[in-house]
Amino acid sequence: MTPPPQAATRGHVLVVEDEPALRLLLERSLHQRGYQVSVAPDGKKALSFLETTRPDVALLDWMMPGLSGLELCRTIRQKPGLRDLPVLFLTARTEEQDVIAGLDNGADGYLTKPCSADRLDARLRALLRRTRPVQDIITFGPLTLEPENHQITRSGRPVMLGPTEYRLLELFMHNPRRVFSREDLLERLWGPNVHVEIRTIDVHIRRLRKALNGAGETDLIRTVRAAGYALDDGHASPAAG
Amino acid sequence: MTPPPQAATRGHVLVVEDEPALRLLLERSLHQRGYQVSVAPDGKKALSFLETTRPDVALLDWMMPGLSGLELCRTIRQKPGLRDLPVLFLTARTEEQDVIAGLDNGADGYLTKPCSADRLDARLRALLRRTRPVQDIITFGPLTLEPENHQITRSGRPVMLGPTEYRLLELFMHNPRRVFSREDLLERLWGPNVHVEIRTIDVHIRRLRKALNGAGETDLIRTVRAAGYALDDGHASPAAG
DNA sequence: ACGGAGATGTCATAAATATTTCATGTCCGT
DNA sequence: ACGGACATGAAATATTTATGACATCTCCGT
Repeated sequence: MTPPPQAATRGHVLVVEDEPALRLLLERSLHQRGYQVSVAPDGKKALSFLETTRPDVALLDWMMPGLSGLELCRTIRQKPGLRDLPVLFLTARTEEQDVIAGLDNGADGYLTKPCSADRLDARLRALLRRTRPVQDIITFGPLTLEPENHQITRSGRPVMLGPTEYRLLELFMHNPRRVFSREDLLERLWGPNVHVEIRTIDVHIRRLRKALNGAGETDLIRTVRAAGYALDDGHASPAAG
Repeated sequence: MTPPPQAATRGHVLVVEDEPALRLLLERSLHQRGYQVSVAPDGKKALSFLETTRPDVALLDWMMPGLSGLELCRTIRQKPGLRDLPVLFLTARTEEQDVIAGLDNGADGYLTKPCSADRLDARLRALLRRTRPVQDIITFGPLTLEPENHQITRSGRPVMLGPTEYRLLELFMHNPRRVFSREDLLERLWGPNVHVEIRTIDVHIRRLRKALNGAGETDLIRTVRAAGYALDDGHASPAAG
């Protein structure tokens, strides 16, 4: 049998789309399929988002009020740090002609809407496979996380995680020792307005622990009562009475 | 007369809410969690407040008599000096659809009410993370408190505390040497309307001491007879008032 | 369309820890 | 020595977490 088909997080997509309904649809659809999704209603918001965050790919609506997709793309191509960000356009079929111009301006491809989630997914996958930047391998104690392969190892042994647990660990490893409240985790893993029972976090933490801690190994997840959880190596013995 | 009880504020929040009960609830809840809170009953008042003061984030009710939250937000976005003020909406679940439009008008997010204080807190924290620096490590004598990691050490050794003792020490470390009466402590750790035996404080102080003071170490908690307790290094003169 | 595999979100329940209250013993200042 | 204020240990409660089992759902190959 072949090792891990690992259907984990597949990349961070920024969706820039002015029409609320479609935006929501795209967000849901992509999130459903395991992408981390950020959305912006217009080019301006998108740019300010890109100031602080670097997604793996941007999905731009072609026609937008204000800064159009084309302009946004051009702007992106001018920013030194963003030059390599893959850009995919969403266009109406009638605009297909114009898009040729878009490709000249640095886009990496386009899709005509409406388009199936499958098609979009396939396109993104292809794009990400080709252009996803090489990210540094993160380590913490015996843990190693290779963003590129979505591969995690503990003391050399591969660790299999589901998508959610992967993102959880990823967040932890980017912020070692930091305590995240359950609310924080909900916010950062599920998004701002997703309603999920707060205790569901416990379950994912348990799954993460189970996968991470082999027999006899120390628990790398620290429970901070009344506060949350953190990735931590040395647990001291309790001193309280 | 009474010196201002002061711990480091986590940020300045402007709450704009027309319903008095909810407004008060929000104000208390946020204040309790360490935010500096300003309130306004309507959009007009809010704007005039913003003429002179610049909070870190605005929390707007969606439906309000007079200037609605949406209009207020739009107005804010038009004022040069306020353009960057993060705006968060409070909406009823039934209004959720409309809010998508709100996001197009410059909001940074929304919360559906009723929503737990925890959730609100998490949301605010996420917003403020962008504009406010990470919390600093506090030290006092041999003590170190890292809010980020929920970690306390004395002379390098980790100190394990329960939730209440942690908050107690946190308060003390924000106000070194200051004497807190038991009533003060009850008010600030338990909240305004909680009935707990006043002597319970003693028990928590004892546990804090026990955890803090290893064998042979000096007691860092000073008992001020008939007055309360304070965090204090052992060398302070016993001269009392 | 059908069935299996993998993921997720929820619960109910067991386990672990914390918090409060008490009953008593100590210490302090007068 | 006395009265009031503190310190302490232990028991009774209350809260918070950890777990195992499920019911759904989505994805995929047939």
